[in-house]
Amino acid sequence: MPIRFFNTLTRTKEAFEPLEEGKVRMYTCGPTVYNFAHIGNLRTFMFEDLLRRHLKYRGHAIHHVMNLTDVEDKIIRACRETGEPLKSLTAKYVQAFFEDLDTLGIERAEAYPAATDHIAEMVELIKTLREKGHTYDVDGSIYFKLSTFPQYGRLSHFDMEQLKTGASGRVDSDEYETEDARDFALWKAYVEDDGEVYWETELGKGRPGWHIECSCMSMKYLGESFDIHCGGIDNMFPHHENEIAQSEAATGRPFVRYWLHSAHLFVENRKMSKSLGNIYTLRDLVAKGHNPRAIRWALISTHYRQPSNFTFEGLAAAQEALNRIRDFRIRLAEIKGDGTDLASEVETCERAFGEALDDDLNISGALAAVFEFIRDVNRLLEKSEAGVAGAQAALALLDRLDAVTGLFGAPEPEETPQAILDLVMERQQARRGKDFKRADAIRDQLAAEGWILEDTADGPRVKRG
RNA sequence: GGCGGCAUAGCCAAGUUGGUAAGGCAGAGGCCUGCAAAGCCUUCAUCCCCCGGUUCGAAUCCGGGUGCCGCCUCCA
Repeated sequence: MPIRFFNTLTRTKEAFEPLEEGKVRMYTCGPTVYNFAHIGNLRTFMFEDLLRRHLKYRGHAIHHVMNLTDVEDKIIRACRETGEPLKSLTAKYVQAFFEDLDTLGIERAEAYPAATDHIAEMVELIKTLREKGHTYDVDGSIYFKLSTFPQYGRLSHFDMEQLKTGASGRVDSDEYETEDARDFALWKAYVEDDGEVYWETELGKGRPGWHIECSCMSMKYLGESFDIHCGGIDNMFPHHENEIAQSEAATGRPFVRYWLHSAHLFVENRKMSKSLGNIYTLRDLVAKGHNPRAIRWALISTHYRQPSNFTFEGLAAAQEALNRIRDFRIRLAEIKGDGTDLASEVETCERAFGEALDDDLNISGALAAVFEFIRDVNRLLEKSEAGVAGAQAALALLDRLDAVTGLFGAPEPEETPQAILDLVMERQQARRGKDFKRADAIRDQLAAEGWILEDTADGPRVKRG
């Protein structure tokens, strides 16, 4: 079975075949660095991480580019309001962005080009569009003339006529200085509100429009045609539609083969909004004591095209699921002696896992395969039928699947403090003396300090609660 | 007004070339244990928003209806 993705362009699942066999070129719309990323942003980055990891798992070499939007209306407004220069403002949030990626265990892309490092390339692209008759100027700004690109709307399946007449009256054409309300800016002429943010170029004094950076940087690093382009569903229109128009009008070649869009994240059944005060950043959640890996689980465990609802109840359930995996790993690591090598269980699990993800990244099916494996192996462990070889095979499997999901790896090793070990020892002595009252009191004390004590056939075991 | 999506157990969530409802969390009973914990076993939707239809058979197809949501304007 080939890998299949739901392509927004065709609205169907299609077998995935990269342009160059064994090598995947993908571009994902990155953060606008004027703020900390919220968990909705991170959900999309998480989906893209799963996508690249699964493609790697299936043996593809990945060339993944994610842009950093570091000049744009909202950033400029933030500069104006805070008095902070553009560069220092964006540098701060670029750093925060990478910290968040690390916290969640999101793999790094191969390149993170920043818009402000590519002004010259954008100017060239706009010049090309101008030479080919796709632009017009108004007061020093340059616009893309949509009427020269009749294929517009193919991705979002909007009809040009509808866009013109529709919009429920919310588009007031008087606000626009364009010839047609649908036309968008490639280059914005300098205005006083832009402050220090401008470039003196052949196109005049000003700054690039938002859409041009993605056309420019994706084609620079991945070629005029490449395999996959991702982003949040809200970017489908107009951003990605505009990217297609700019790129294909300039090159005359098909821009992107597979478009993948992720659905939005809700918080406790509500859309995130400032007025509801439910815009969570990763840092908020970590500061409240939530385990980053549980957050990762919560954000990744709903299929990417399905709207997902982030709740604290769900986060707790994610932590429980993670605990089950952790305990399974502990149990495997303690196995001694001979027994089955678990070859058939490992094979069954890995096949089901892989096939689920091959089917448009069906994460639910993949997770189910792992839990079925855990139950099957625990059953054998219960009957003492698994041996060291089997345990090693099972742990190796979890490590392989962890490379795809970042959910099944060994937790950070944690030293048990000597004081805790002393208490465990003292309890053992109490138990040997049948002083169960004392033993239970010590166990309660350990629990109060966050340590769970379990008595096993091989003696006591302590772990973090 | 136009375009599009979703509705499956207490919660989360798979499942459409139709064939008799994955998995996780929570809950109940049991085994194990000094007692626990972990693990295992059993149990937890005669039914998949509602009403019709097609079919030997539909959560999956068709028609109608209800509810929720998104996009059409910056937005992951």
